[in-house]
Parts: sequence; structure tokens; C-alpha cells
Amino acid sequence: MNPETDTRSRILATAREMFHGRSYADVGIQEICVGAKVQKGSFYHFFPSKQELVMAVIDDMAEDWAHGFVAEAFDQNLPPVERLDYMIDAAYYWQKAASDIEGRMPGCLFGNLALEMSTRDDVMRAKLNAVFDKARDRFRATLDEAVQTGALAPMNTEATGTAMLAYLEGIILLAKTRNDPDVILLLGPAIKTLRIETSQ
Amino acid sequence: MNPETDTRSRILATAREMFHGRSYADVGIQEICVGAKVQKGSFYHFFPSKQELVMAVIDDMAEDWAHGFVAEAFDQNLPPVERLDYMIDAAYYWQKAASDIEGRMPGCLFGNLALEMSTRDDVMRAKLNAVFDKARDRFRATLDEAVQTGALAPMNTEATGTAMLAYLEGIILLAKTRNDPDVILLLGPAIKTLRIETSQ
DNA sequence: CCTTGACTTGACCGACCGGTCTATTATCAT
DNA sequence: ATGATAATAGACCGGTCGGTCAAGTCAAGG
Repeated sequence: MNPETDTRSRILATAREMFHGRSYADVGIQEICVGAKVQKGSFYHFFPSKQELVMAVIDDMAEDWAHGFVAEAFDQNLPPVERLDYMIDAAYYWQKAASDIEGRMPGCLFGNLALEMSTRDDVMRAKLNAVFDKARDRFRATLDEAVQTGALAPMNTEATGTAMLAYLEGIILLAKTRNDPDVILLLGPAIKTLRIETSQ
Repeated sequence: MNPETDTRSRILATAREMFHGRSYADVGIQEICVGAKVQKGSFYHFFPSKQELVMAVIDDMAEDWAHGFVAEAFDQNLPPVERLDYMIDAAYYWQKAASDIEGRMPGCLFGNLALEMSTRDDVMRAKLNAVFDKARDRFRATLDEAVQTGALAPMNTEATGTAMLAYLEGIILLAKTRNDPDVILLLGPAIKTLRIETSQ
């Protein structure tokens, strides 16, 4: 309804989809404006710069992510170890869906931006780091619970959680390079085998 | 000596360093020419386009890679499982050295390019895939040997090798985002815990 | 000597980049 | 109705992009 919110969110949604499917450098403001059916002046009314836009996109995606399938995958009602499988499945179906529609795997927006931008923009790097830290915390909390319930032997849950996040990003990277979501299904379940022991 | 070879290899070396430290889109031909002390015309005498240049860079780096520290890390005289640790160490020292010089972690050129370009250029994607396949084969051969000598229980060595490659790329991605090579040291050793069983 | 062809020089091209600016319109409180 | 402000429109800016091209330089072969 609210026209201002509508325009802004249309820009945000269009930019998000384009940045996700391609890259920061490859997507121009002009193109986003056309896609969102907005004029340049309107764009710069809502966003001061391209870099501020992509920061907003990161926030937007992180929000959806945390409240969307990640929240489901890390559902507290599930046994901890099963949540890991759910997370893999969620990643697979997401990439699979995007791949079926667009014909190519977009991969993980955060991973994509991290590799493209973190040598160029420290502010963005910090933001992406924060997103990764939150994801790691989800893993860690799950592992903590698994250890507490005795489902898993004691370990360094923080380091192992980080390792699992790294593995997930690595799988998505490889799957994107092969343009084949099935790689996620093949490699994903092994995430449960990762372990970093508590240092003595 | 040979001036033609010298000019070409100077372009190649400059481009490689710049592409590795930044990104494909962020580095311009002009900038490469200045860095290599070459004129634009000379550049286009040796390389028909920017995309052909980066393909040559990938080949160049892959060559160095295979004959450099990867060859050492996968030294046949080492016990198979130790080679995995060597590989991690090699990755760490490489990134650490680059980080100390440049102040920021460049990450893996192949991983960087894969995420930036694989939705845009299928030829490059295929080339990067081939590089990854070779790396996976190194892992697989090592695992095969470890299984044969009884150091590791039988498993799906191809899938596990792929998983290890994915994990390595994921670790480097995370380390780059944190701009901290030590992440590789912290997470790296867990590569040995990865396992994908032979499907029944 | 003269020709050939690899190599170099640097001006030049159209397209597009992110971003600015002025003018106009829609909205709404007074 | 009016004045302030939010929002939109779209022409415009300097700069840079990848790439082209005509004009040379120069060493080797005949």
C-alpha cells in the first residue's frame, strides 16, 4: 500500500535477486531500476549509494534467512543431530528451486559477496562476518545441545560449528561451479562427521 | 630474454596477482597494462580479450599449483594421512605470506573466480571445474592409498575427496572473510574427520 | 638493400558506470 | 487553499570500461 515502502522494497527485492544470481560488480543501478520499474532519482532517494544498497540487501536476506528455512531447520523440537540434515536439505531445495527456474545455481549470496568484496570493502566484510557468526552460533547451539543430551561426545562445539559452516559454504561453492545442486545432497550428510576436539 | 615471451609473461604475472588479490570485474585492462609496463596494443597482440587472459591466468596458476606446493603436500613418500595435514599447512603458509605482504587474505583464486564467474561464463566455469576435479583426484588418490594400507577404513574415496576439497575451499572462504589465516590452522586438521561411506 | 611480419605505440571509440541535479508531482497537516 | 515535504522523473555528468586501429619500430631472411 504505502507507496514509499513499496518502491523501496521493490528496489530491494530486485537488487537482491540480481546480486544473488550474478555479482555485485556485474549488476548496475540502471539495471536494477529497470527491473524494479523505478527511476534513478527514486532510487537515490531511498539509497545513498550502491554499497549502501547491497548492505541493505545483506540485512534483508539475513533476516529472511534467520526467520525462514534456517529457523525451521534448527527447529528446537527436532533432535539436535537431525537439524543438521534438515539444514542440508533446506540448502539443497533452495538451490534446486532457483536452479530449476533460472537454469543456474546462484549459490550463497553471503559466500558470493564475501569472496568478491572482502578484499575491497572492510565494512561489508565486517557485515558478512557478522552473518557468518550468527550462522556459526546456530550450529554451535545445536552441537551444545547434542553434547548435553549425550547424542554426541564432548567436543569443541564452537570450532566444530565453524567447521560445519565452512563445509556448507564449500559444498555450495563446488555445487555452483558444477552447476549441479545434487552435489549438496551427495556431500551434505558428511557434515555430521566433522569434529574438532576440545583442546587439552 | 625473448622479448615476446617476456612481455606476455609480464602481463600474465601482473594479471594473476591482481585477479587473485581483487576480482575479475575490479581489475581493468588498463590497470594491468600499467602494472606490467605494457601498452594496450601490445596487450591485445598477445591476448584477444580479457576473458582469454583470465583463462590463461587460470592455466598458469593451476600449473604452478600442481607443480608447486600441492606436489610437495601430496608427496608420495609421506604417509597418506599426513599428506592431508601438509596440504592444510601449505594453504595456511601461502595465505599467511600473502596476508603479511598485502595486508589482506586473497583466498583461493579458483574459488574466487568460481563464485564470481560461474553464473556468467560457462567456458570459465568448465575450466574451473576441471581444476577442481584434478584437486579432487589428488585427494581421492591419497585416500585410496590410505585405505589400501589400512590406515583408513574403506569408504567412498571419490565422494570423500570431493568433500575434503569443498571443506578446504570453505575454510579459505571463511578465513578470507575474517581476514585471518589462522582460521585455516584452527579448522584445517578436521579435514581428516570427513567421511562418506560407500553406498550399499 | 629491401621486404616481411612480429611487436609496440597511443590516440581513439561507443557504451556504460555510479552518481548528481533540477523540475515536477503527490501527499498531507494546517 | 497553502506551504512543506516526500517522492518521482529523467536529462545530464565526468570517468572508466573493454576493445579497435592506423602508424610506426625493429630484427631476421632473402
